[in-house]
Amino acid sequence: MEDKRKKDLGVAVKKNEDFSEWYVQVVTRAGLADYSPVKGCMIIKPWGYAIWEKIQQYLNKKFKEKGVSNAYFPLLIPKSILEKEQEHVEGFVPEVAWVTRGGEKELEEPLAVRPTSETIMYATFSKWIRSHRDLPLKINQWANVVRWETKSTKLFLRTREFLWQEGHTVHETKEEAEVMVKEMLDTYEEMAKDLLAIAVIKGKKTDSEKFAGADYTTTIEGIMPDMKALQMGTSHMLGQNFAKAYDIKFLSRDEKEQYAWQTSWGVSTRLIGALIMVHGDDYGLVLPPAVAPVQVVIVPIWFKNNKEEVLQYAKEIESLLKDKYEVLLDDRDSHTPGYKFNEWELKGVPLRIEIGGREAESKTSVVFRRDTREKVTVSLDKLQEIIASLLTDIQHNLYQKSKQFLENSIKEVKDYEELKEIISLKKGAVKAYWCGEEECEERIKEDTGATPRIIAGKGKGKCVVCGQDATKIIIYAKAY
RNA sequence: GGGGUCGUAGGGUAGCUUGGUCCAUCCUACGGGCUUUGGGAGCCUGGGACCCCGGUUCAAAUCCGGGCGACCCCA
Repeated sequence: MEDKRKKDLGVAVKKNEDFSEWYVQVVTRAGLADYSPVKGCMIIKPWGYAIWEKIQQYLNKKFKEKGVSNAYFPLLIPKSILEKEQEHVEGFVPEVAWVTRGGEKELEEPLAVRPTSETIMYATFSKWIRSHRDLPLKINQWANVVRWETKSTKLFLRTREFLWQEGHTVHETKEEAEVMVKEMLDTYEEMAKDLLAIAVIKGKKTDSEKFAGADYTTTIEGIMPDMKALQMGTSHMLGQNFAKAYDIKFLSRDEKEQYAWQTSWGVSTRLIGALIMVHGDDYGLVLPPAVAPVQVVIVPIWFKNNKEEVLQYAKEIESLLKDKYEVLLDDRDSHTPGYKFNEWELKGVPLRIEIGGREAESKTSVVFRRDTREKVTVSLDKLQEIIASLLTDIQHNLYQKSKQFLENSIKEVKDYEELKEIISLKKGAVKAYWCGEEECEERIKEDTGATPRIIAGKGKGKCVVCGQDATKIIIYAKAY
């Protein structure tokens, strides 16, 4: 039994026994991604990229609804442009990769490979914007960015190059920009729920964790099974910081020259890492139907004497479903049904329909659901209805499990000792009061490695570190 | 940033301590053929590897130095 798992198909370790190894195996064996010759740069394989495309489709629709247009800005940013906003520079320069030569010649001015595109975009926006009539400006781009990580890298979660979308908006007023920041964060939360079936915590970051150059940063974060937090999306209020550095000014309705208010927001291929960790099991990936590139796979099971008949019935079922769902009829003759079962389970396809002589005869089919691994026999006239309800149920079930896990893993603590114990024993993330002093944040980081993930709320209490009066409630966890 | 483990075919490994028996072991995957298909089929047959650079030596997968890469733990 066990040696089967050493083959290419299957995961050789259990999720709760060796989580890191399990993760690597799911990523590589389910065909999501692979290592490349350059440290920290990953190859996204078709199955992984198909998931990314589902995320793109979902978000593009949402962006359009909010009046956001896609555009594309260059990969390379002149040093002088990158370095205009002081805080931003300090935050990003330690991990910028530079192009210093073109062919045989040293460049006169080094070019940064974008770590994010605020600078190049805003240098351009300043030329586009003259009047309040040019506002709001809402631009998104799908792109790759490079951040030269020196720490260890991990497929999807921390890579030197990754794919993302970055939205950048410019507004007349502070209020309007703040609404935008909130709307985008809400959109990300919705996406996590409706598409990825992942429950997240949502809120503002502390100053020590905010985006370099922003007034403040909001975020959605998930708690992974190893109790580390994963930042899954951010939405930044940039205030007028960049507008001042890049000279984005406009004539307002009352004919005064003003600096514009800006936001930026993004999610990356990291989301795929979250999907894997949150839903995967000992058999491999488990995909929520909404984000699955294939929602229903049909596996025919034929013998020499009934191949035509079985295949014909399988095609009938395929045509019954393919208008509404992503359906794949796996009619490869090179693999046995058992092989296909295992392969599609590894890849996380939500539903499998098994069609053999028996089903063709009786006009039924066997439907297997990936999340619970249960099988039911369904008659042909009920099939569409059952498929619809199963897909809905799987999406719902996965989200509920994620929500339950999130709720259970956030622990309110009485004192600092308990905080240290929970973090060090990986029993959860910690919810506690904070006085607002960076010293206390720093102390937690030094003692436990945990950092403040979000400001979860307000109230009256005592700081878990120093015991002083505190009004902010923070969720602390180690982070990816 | 610090510490540890490791690198042999697409994947997993044996060999390394004590250099020669290794034009490198086995399983799996892959090509061809026959046959099979209700949970990873079988038989026959074929092709495929010592991370890179340098050193020691008559001789290096094995020893030494450097590099690159992966994984784990800690910060």
